[in-house]
Amino acid sequence: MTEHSQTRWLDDREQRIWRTFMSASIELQAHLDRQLRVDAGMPVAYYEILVMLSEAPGRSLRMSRLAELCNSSRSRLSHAVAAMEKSGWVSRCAIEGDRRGAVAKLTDAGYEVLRQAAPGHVTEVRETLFEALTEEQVQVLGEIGAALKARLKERGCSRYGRGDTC
Amino acid sequence: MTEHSQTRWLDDREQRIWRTFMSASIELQAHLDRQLRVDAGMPVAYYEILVMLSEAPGRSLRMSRLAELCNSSRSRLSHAVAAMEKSGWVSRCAIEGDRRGAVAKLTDAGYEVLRQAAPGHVTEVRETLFEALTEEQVQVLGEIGAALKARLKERGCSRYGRGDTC
DNA sequence: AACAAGTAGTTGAGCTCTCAACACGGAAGC
DNA sequence: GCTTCCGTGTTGAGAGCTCAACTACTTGTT
Repeated sequence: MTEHSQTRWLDDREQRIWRTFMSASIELQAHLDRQLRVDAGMPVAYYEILVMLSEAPGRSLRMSRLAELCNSSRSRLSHAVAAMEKSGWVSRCAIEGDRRGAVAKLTDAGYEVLRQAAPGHVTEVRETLFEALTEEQVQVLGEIGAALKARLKERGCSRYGRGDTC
Repeated sequence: MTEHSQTRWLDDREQRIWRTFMSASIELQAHLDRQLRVDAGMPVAYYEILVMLSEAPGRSLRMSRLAELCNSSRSRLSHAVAAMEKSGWVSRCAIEGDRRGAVAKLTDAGYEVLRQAAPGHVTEVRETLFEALTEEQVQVLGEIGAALKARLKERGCSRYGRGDTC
């Protein structure tokens, strides 16, 4: 793609940085997803759900809150929890005071599965991310993440917001 | 998850950085994907394929080479090209000298679709990524991307390599 | 009280991705 | 020449995701 309007294109350096970053983060996600599928039989998205539940008081959270914490649409979470309910890792029940609501609760079996899966996953994160970077890079990575999230939040929902969450 | 073995867990700071980074990059990808679906009727993965083809000599590439360039498995690429062939954006034909091979070629219609899609996508990348970061952060981001890719390459295919590409 | 508007969660259809299996041609050994 | 192994690309099944539509409940307005 070349110039043909008032669009401000990316120069070579920007393009290189952009592509490198995207491909690295996609590969990293794919790598971690594969590791969890092989070793724990679940995609990384499900792992995140289990983690959030395990850290919550009573090991349970309202669906909408859980969706926020997992960067998930309500719909995706609903499907995911339904699948994990079938596996016996999570159970759903009604909430008091709001008859629309539902809470997801981590079962003992789910906790056990998570306990088995966690060491391998954390080790993989450490070895592929933290050990690959210098201390300064790690620091800046945190700042970059925060800046990007802030940026997306501020302008995100206006034009291309998730039909579900926004 | 708490301690219970010799696993070296992430401390609070590492955990915060890790989650912020992952959630930012997932949200960014989702944002760009939605933008392209809405404005150009294609997922970002398809857009990448069209871009790679458009930059190649003869606007065509061998499937396996195209898969590398797009960080895609052969299988995924095959499905994607099949779908885009139906849309008339890409055509496939045999390659000379190796009767196993196949080349994908960007059609004129495909080029036109890409030409329409590119400005919106690039603008979105600029506004959500480059304009959100300082010059120094952009620089470091490039270095981080390169370091992660190198790390994944060096150890990736050994244990959790893609069954297809590796 | 009644109605409109907003919120919570689910569902089904269609799409994309992953994985494993397959078909087939090329390259290397003997 | 034959066999064995590797590389290339496709296919089908099944899993997971997105989107839009829908139900059911709550909140705000008049």
